[in-house]
Amino acid sequence: MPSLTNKLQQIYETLYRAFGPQHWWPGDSPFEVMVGAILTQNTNWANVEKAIANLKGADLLDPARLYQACENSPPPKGEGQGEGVLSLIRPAGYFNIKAKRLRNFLKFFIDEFGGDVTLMKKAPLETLRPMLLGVNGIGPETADSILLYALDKPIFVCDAYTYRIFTRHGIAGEDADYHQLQSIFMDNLPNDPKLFNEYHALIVRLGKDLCRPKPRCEGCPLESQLPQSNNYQL
DNA sequence: GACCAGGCACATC
DNA sequence: GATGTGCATGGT
Repeated sequence: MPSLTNKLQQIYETLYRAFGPQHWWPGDSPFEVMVGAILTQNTNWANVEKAIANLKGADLLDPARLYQACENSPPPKGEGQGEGVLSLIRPAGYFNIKAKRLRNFLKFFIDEFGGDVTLMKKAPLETLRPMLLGVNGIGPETADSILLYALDKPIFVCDAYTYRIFTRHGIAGEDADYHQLQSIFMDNLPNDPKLFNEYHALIVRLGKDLCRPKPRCEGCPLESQLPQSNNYQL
């Protein structure tokens, strides 16, 4: 019986062989990653890309300018072609709540670190994570996405795909919460941000392509690694 | 038209 | 403490 470490590594290798490097996070700068992490909450990434493109087009992908824009939001409702943040991030859905969350994060980022990624990066993970979780609108997944993908900190990001795939493989219990799920990876894998980065990206790739909630999963590269008891209704 | 997508906060029981 | 609900667009 392979150890949990071996099992996790086997799954990683299988996914890496099947899909190759994912080159995550798909963003041009750490700040863009941070913004994307908030905008992608419960939202398809393709829609987030449109919102980010809008922000870029308005030259707002900058902490101070974006914060100002959030403060000056909202534009009048209705037909107005407002360039307010609300209109710009509209394609990402939940635009009212996300504008508030962006604003909360940006206030924190500017107050604590002057909007300086390099400065934020210098703070230890153990300090940063609780700080981020203290921002209204930043939960565990968003915090960890920022820590790993924008700041290169060694923390494993879990999401709905991670839960779905690893419970169905019998590796996580159905009742596992975020922290328990995360511990499976962090306690059994080398503490390497590069590995955590690629592993999570591969999980999302598998989830998007093959591990939908309802349709039967066809051609999943992990098929041979599923437990016998699993009926494979991924 | 229904379902889903890289969550989170808040109200209610 | 657990569960339910609102937030909202766009692709399949």
